[in-house]
Amino acid sequence: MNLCPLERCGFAIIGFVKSLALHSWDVEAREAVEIQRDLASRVSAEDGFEAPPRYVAGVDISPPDADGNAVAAVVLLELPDLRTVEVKVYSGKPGFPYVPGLLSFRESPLVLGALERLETAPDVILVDGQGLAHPRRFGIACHLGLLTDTPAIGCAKSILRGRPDDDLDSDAGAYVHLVDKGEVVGAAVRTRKSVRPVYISVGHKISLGSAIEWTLACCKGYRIPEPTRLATLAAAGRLS
DNA sequence: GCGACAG
DNA sequence: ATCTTGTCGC
Repeated sequence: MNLCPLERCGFAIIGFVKSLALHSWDVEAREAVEIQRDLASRVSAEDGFEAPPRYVAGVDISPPDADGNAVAAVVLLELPDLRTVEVKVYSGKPGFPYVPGLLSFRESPLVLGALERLETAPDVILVDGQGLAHPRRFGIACHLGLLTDTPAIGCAKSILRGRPDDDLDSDAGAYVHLVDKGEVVGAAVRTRKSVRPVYISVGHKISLGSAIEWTLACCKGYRIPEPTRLATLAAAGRLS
């Protein structure tokens, strides 16, 4: 009955979770875990696009204010110059508490609300959180990538799961693998000299190597890549 | 049982 | 995520 707003700007939503995802995940933590286990097998870690992406969307959400309202923001940048093309926000009350490992059930409804306001479909989405570097290999970047059927990269500021493979060189662009239970689940990536690394992992329809490459291509002198950095500012109302 | 724990 | 100054190193 209702048209999926995401379809208007080129997204394809997986039907069986569409109504849940666009509103609130009215589920218990136990069900959420089962949903993750079920959806994890659908994630692709292979490059699903033709060479250099043009439009990169960064998404982030503000902490809830005193009334419990949070703001999700999406900033669309054009590579290679990182020119800002669109800034969209969507606010509401998160319908799920923050639980480590279940972040997407809290944040994805608001983020999707912001994404559906884009007029241009992104070639890749950069997400503030984990992708495969997650206990069930299904972090929020996988979740958003799968629901929008768009390549997605997890770019977290700290580790949820796994440990770095080795010592990390202090130069910009250096990276080491992030390993969990003997499996490479992501990478610690130095986005600028002598700052703490960010933790990159596959969200959907992209390889780890490409995820690292395009993340670095999105960096402009800050630790946090421009798409998510600007999305954080936009969600806080400090961009435009 | 204990520790670890994206935002 | 938030609360928080100055200080040290690149």
